[in-house]
Amino acid sequence: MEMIDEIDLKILRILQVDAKRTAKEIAESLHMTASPVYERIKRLEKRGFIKKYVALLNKKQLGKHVSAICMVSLRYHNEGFIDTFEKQIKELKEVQECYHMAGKVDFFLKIHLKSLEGYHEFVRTKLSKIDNIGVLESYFVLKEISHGTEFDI
Amino acid sequence: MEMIDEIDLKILRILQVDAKRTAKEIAESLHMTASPVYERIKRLEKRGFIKKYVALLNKKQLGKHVSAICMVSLRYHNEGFIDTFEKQIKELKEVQECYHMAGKVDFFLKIHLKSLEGYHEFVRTKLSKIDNIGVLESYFVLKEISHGTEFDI
DNA sequence: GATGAAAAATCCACTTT
DNA sequence: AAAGTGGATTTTTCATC
Repeated sequence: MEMIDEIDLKILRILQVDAKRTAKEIAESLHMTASPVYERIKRLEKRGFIKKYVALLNKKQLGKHVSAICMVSLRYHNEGFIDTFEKQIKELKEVQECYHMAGKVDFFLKIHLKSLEGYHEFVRTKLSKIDNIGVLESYFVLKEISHGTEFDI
Repeated sequence: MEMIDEIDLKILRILQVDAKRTAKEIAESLHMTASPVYERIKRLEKRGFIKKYVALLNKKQLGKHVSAICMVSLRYHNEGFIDTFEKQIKELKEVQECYHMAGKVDFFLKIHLKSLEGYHEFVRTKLSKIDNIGVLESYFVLKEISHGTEFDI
């Protein structure tokens, strides 16, 4: 796989902030014409640098008033138990993100729900059904200081 | 502000997974024509349900091999100290996300860097310069089980 | 990387239901 | 009030230089 150059990086920096910018607009800000920029974008997509394009929604407006970060430690750590846990977590649509961590905590989960009561119900009826969970600690988001999807490239 | 209907929700569900779907394609899957779908999308943008469109990049391919979640507790919790901390954190481009939490930990940070050594440097030269930090605990991501941007709507 | 042209999508005014 | 029609404009896409 060949390397990426500074022009590609500039294109990526623009698109990860605003995917609606057209090849033509990007070309202008780079003092180029639309075609090479278009070809570069297609190449960046094909080579996997751009994974996908998504719309970011306003979660408050859509009724998700509570965000929580949940730290989970498993009781048993055999391969099978970890795989099972991962599969079960992926089924839960409330869990937007899940990371397997190094250290005394096994997993971090980011969860969005409509209310604290909804969170209670979620833990009661779904998380608690996953029976290999040893320790479960919930932290609630008071304020999102920053929550971008961009990387510093 | 008026309510959103089931058609709007369907449009949002599609766009938060794939923002490149055209109004025409979405219209087909909803058994409509392009115009009303187009108008609905514009309205959803205008009313703020859609915040923005972004390209999601492949961080590994772009050299971000280490992700960490950092738990920070402040030493002093006066209004001024918290505001200052928030401002200082926002300046750090390595910090992709930062949440002010309820509970014994004040902030969660999500940080991406190119290596463990880079993380060491980041903590040494940047985080440690923020002098109201009382406790700092770092957890490293071993595996991303799921890391979507979608909400369950 | 640029040019130019065909195909497709966006965008908007207008009509219909 | 919301969906359809049609058409001008812009963008995407691709062949060629």
